[in-house]
Amino acid sequence: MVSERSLDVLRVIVQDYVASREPVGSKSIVERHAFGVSAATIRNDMALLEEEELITAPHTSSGRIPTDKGYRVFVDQLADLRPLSSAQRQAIETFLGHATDLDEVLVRTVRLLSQLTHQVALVQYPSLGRAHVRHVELVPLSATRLMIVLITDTARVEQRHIDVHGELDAEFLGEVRARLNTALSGLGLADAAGALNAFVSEFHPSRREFVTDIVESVREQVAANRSDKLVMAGAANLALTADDFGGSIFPVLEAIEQQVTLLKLFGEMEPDHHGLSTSIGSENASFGLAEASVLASGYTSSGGEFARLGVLGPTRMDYPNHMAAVRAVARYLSRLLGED
Amino acid sequence: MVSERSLDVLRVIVQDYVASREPVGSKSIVERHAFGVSAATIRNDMALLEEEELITAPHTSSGRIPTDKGYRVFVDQLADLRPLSSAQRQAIETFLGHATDLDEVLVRTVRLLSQLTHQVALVQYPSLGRAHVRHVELVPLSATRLMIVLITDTARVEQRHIDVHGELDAEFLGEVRARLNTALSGLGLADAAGALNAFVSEFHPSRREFVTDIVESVREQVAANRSDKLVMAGAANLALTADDFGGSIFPVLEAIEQQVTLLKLFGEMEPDHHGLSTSIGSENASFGLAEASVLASGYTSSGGEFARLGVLGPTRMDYPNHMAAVRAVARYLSRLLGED
DNA sequence: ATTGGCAGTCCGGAGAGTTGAGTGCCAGCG
DNA sequence: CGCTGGCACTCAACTCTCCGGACTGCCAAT
Repeated sequence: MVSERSLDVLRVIVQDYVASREPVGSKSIVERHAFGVSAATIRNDMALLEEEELITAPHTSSGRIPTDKGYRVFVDQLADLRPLSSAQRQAIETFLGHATDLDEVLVRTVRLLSQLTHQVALVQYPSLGRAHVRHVELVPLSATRLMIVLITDTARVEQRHIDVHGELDAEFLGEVRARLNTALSGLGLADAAGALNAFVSEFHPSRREFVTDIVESVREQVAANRSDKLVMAGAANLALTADDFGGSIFPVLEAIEQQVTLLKLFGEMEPDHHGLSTSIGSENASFGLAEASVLASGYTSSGGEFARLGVLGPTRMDYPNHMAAVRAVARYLSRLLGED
Repeated sequence: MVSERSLDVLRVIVQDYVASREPVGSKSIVERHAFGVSAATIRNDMALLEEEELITAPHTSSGRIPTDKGYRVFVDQLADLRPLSSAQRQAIETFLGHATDLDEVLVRTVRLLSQLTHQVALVQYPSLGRAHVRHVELVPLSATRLMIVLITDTARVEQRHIDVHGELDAEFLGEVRARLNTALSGLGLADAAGALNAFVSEFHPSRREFVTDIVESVREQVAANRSDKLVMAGAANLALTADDFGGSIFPVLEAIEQQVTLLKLFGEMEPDHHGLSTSIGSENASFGLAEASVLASGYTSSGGEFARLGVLGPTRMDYPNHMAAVRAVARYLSRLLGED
């Protein structure tokens, strides 16, 4: 059984170690914190914590550092999210205040978050969710090449290029465009996919191959989910905390660049009662990020679309502050995107 | 005066140093290369090269390494671009073979280039150049918010959001959309800007404020130049060559993330007779990249649009191979985008 | 349960000695 | 005049040792 005071000791070990980067000894604990007991007593508590594998000693007779399990207990039980400073709150306001479109909002958000935390910040694009088709445009690029643009009412534009069978005929293309818009305009994306099924048969059989090419591309765009895309900022911060990553930040940089790894990780994270998700150190081992932690929060945009944002950094990071920053930014972003 | 053989010595010093990461001594030169002279003679040549500041000794009595000036001479006079291996050529074909749209072509290109060179690869978006307006779409997002989408015939889609003065009126919006398309469709971007000037006055004065909002946004999009955007890949490679960057890759990562620095650098680079531009080490000092080199080549897309692509890496990089790779990829990309 | 004391452990830095790669110079040779 | 072999010299890097300091673990006393 771990006593109340032992957990207090764990808390200060995490705090001091995060702040100083150095193993924490019993003596420095009694010096810097008013525990009202002697160093020997602290040592007894530390022995308990070590037995529970919450802390460990890098070498015999040196201070202790938290284990991943220790960080986990700290985050779950001991960390009070510190409210942001007023300067930070103001930074959020001014940074996200005037934005022109979704792309820019997300870019600004991710920069803001990386500046607040000095870590790598990540924002996932919201899924298309309950968007409705607003307009479909067909643009011939050459004799056999066609660009198809799908515009929805939730400020998204999807584009795709295809090679069509046969020559492009401007007049007929105009007809297809008009009919396509009539058929799809205003439909939710799910309904649009259904409407496309019946669409091809409206045309003369000799034209069907051509129309099918187009419909298939539109169908893909309707089904495409932009939430498989991330915006990222603050990679340079990794260079500053390089020694926390076992020497090489290569795997981390690679994971960031691949995106797919992080998207999977985002997808598997379960939010706690604060709406925050945390994944610490070895919990990320299967993603090749055993020395990193990820803090994430969901956010919503108009239409109830849901996506995630968060920060990634070394296991030894300032959890209370960063969790507060992630939560605050997520809330602000939800408000900004919701009030459209 | 620097003799012929001295330059040969410089060449092998650069080659060996790049390959081994270690200062090159006179003895290892005669061992590994058939110079037909003794080590003492090589030493005399090295003394000459040192006088010309083409090589330097990290400490008294250790091998020599090239100076930035030495690399410059090597690149300008001594490097033969090695043709790519057939495997590499094939990689280009298969990698860029089937691409759906411009965004994806550029993403694939930059990944390809980073894999070929194991450096950071960069591709600049082509400027809008001689594109023509294809379609303008106005999409109401809320009572006072409007999305404006500009589609050109060169496979670009620009979007922007604005807050309009007053309430959105669907019918009137339709009228503006129709008239805008009539006025602009088919015009070159330069002409479109002119046509917009006369556009507002066609409307009833009470509507002008509203129309002006829209026109101003369209004007911005017409004027917007996408060539101020970069695609990037291979940042993880920096971690592998970290010690070539004086310990910290922070400034390099930051420059990559800021983009603007690199765009300025790209803009100032002058191509040599091969169409390749090189900027070596201290030549980049004003960009905070004094320990990095950039190799770039221009490429063109349909309509004669011009942009750059290249790689960024440590000063001590494999110039002949990387220059060949950059040139090959640039040529292939030009062909791919030109034949649309 | 807590404490002071004490012996033991181990890291890390300082200093000294050694090695080895490599240079600079010089006198001699073709 | 260029090239060569030889030789003395330099200096980084490595190893070894030593010592101080920061801790811990344990124990007997409170």
